[in-house]
Formats: sequence, structure tokens, C-alpha cells
Amino acid sequence: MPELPEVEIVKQSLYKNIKSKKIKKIIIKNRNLRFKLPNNFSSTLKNHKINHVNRFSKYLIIRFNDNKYCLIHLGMSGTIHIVRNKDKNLITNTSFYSSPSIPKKHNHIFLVFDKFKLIYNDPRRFGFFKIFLSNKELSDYLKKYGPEPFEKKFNVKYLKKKLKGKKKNIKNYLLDQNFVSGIGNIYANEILFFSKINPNKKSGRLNVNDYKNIILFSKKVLKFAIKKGGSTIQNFLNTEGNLGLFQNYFKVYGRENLRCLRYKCTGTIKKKKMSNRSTFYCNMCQK
DNA sequence: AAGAGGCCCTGATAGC
DNA sequence: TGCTATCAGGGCCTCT
Repeated sequence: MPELPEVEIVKQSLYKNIKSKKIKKIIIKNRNLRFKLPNNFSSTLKNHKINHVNRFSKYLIIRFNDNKYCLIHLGMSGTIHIVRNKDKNLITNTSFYSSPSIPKKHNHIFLVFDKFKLIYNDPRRFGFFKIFLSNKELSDYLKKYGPEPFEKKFNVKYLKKKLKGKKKNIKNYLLDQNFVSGIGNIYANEILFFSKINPNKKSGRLNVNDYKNIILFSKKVLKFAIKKGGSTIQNFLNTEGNLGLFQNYFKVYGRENLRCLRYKCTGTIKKKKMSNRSTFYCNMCQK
């Protein structure tokens, strides 16, 4: 589910709520996530103070006072809930989930703090946690990933180097985290709409103007989505328990058979599967 | 080596 | 009502 903008919203919530707080106790109900929860998970977290909460791509990065790290990926359905002790049913500042109370099923991990607890819920269990014992371990793990769209490194020269002569279609490149980090299926569709590029276009056939558009609209779309509190599909909430609003601005995602929203374009939004992912595009203005 | 497809898993929804 | 099929925001692994 969550792409870079949604993870950014969660990060802001966590930063506000758990920074400088100490984890008193850990309860693990289910270790079987995308990867099995590491054996040193509890020992690394327990009685340690959270020094910082950061984000890279779709990863949340929690740094502890002894410079160890816990990295969280929410997969497709991972959500984080913060529940105050004094009102057990009310979730104040949850990240994402719309339920007015704690979800009943799939609460896999509880981090107990002094005045509240953090609950990791994940029905599909595609999410995962990783532990890194030093900054070097963490950066070694992350270095295989491409730059985020916001980084200076994501420029025309980089795109040319990576895409020249390639047969893979551009949409699959945008989803390829080794090429660019943080873009998922919704935003890949939206970015290509704004760039007027057909998602099925072979990357090697793009020109410099296409590169420029991809760079520009990757930044614009993600920034605007963050500003709107992310996308809310199936009842997800943002930091303050409000619905994310970006889904109201979708130009192509989920708009199969509807007319193109581009000014004066008479096209229709088509849907097709590409590498098993739903792909939406205008049949007229995306060439 | 690059690229396509399968698979991990549960839940919501549509169709019969 | 209850069954079956399809789909979902991700990413790793395998096969060609």
C-alpha cells in the first residue's frame, strides 16, 4: 500500500510521538512477516531510547541511543497505531488506519512505552523489520537503492545513463527501486500521465524532454501527495486521524473508462496489466 | 544480463 | 446465503 508520501506521513507521526521515548517492553504475537522477525529484535529495542525517526524511500528508520537501527517496511498492508494508556480504545495520532479502535486481528508487534503503546498491524504480512547494529550496516543495506526523486542525483545524466538502449518499459523502471526509490504503482501511473508518456513505452526510446518531464513530475506529484496527507484507499488515515486527500486528485489511477482530465484532451483512460500490476493511462495524450 | 512472471498473504468485492 | 474468482498501494526470487 504505502508509497513514499504515505510513509513520509507515518514518519512525521512517529517522529512526533516516539522520539526521545524509551521502549519499556516488547510483545511479539507473530514473527512471521515478509522476513522472519530477527532474533535480536527485542534485545536491540528493549530499554532503549529512540534517538531519531527518519525515512528513506518506503522505509522508516528508527535510530536508538546506542546507534543501532530498526528499519520498518510496511509492505502492502502494514499500519502503525499509537494508543494512549488512559483511553484504550482511542487511537490518537495513528498512522494511517481508519478504525476508531484498535484493529481486532493481525496485531503482530507491540512496543510498550511509558504512556502509550505502538502497535504494528499487517493483515497480509508483506511488511518487515530489520535490525542494523551500526550506521555502516544500515548504509550498506540501503546503498543498492536508487536515489529518491528529490535527490540531485536523479537528473538527466542519470536517466540517460540508466535508460539508454533499454527495452524495459518506463513504467516498470519507475517501479524499480534500484532505479529510483519510493515510487509505487499509484504514483508511477500519475507521474507518467503528467509526463505525457505511455507507460508501455520502451525506456530506450525516451528523449531528453521525456527525462526532464519524468524528473519534474516525480518531484511534483510526490510533494503534492505529501502535502495532501497521502492517498487514502480503503479507509486509511493520516497522522492526525484524518483521511489522506490525494486520491481526490488522481488523474488516471482507478479511472478506467472515464474521460481524460487533461484540458481539451478527448481521450479515455484505459486499464491494462503490466508485469501483473494495474496500469492506467490516457489513450490519446500519453504517447 | 535483462526482463517477465510467480509467489508470499489476507480481505474486500463482484458474480453466479 | 455461500461458493469462487479476481484484485489490492510491494518486492524478492526464479526462469528464460
